[in-house]
Amino acid sequence: MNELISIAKAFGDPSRVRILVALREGELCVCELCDALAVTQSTLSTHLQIIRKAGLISARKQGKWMYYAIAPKAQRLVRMMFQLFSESLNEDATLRRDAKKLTQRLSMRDGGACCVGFKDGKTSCN
Amino acid sequence: MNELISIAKAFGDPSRVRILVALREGELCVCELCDALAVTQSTLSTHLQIIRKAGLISARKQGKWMYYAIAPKAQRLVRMMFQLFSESLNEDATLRRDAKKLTQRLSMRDGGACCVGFKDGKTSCN
DNA sequence: GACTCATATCGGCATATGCCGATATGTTGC
DNA sequence: GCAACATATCGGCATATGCCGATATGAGTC
Repeated sequence: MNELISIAKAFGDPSRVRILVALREGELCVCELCDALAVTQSTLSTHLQIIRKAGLISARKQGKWMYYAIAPKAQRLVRMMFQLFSESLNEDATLRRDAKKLTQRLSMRDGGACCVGFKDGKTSCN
Repeated sequence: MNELISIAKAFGDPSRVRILVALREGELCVCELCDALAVTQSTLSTHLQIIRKAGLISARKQGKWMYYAIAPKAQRLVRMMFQLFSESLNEDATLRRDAKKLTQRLSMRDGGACCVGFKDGKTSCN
């Protein structure tokens, strides 16, 4: 039953749910998530490893950035879970705030890639 | 998102999954569960409260016994979850052992009720 | 190769969780 | 009311978990 338990644990923490919800928007790099959720980079990274080990997300390295996304195999499950709790999730203040911040952040992408287009070359995390 | 999280937490612990799996057999009283899962009565009771607060199980008092069952509203969800992980659950040694012990224990029921029919009036828990 | 940046991992701390034995609550039957 | 039983709750302990700042790793750039 370990599979069920590790996946349930992945969903059993607010920060991790926020991450998974954000990733529904599509592939995101760590600094974008960091920005959107206003969470420390180390905390975020730890959560990402937990969700990853549960098999819910996949990681892709491109240059110095890591892009995380809902794992293909987990798409159905994740979508199902969020649909089951859509009411509770849609009215959640934190999730709404996250979504807002995320769209802001995503609008700064350049050519669909993260962390470029800043005049001073700085991202808001780190 | 609290609803999702408390439900995910309910599924995120082996003892609690074992309880929920056992309850698929139908309504059970605490001493039957105690017996089937070989868990301390206090531990079991605590887990039951957690699952109950998550809304997954309902409690019914009959005489001095408490009967727990999958809550009507949660039936669909629970069934769905277990179906999604049926492979992983079917081959789980602990869950199999539990099932075996539970059928044994249930065969001692008298008139569909728990904790009766023992010559010495003793149950195996407590 | 030194520097910069993005991410992962480590160490330490505070809190949460799971387990147990002991005790409290509540019910039944005398 | 009291004794017996089923269940819930409490207190204490060991471990797990979440958070952070600091450091390590690894990629890109000059």
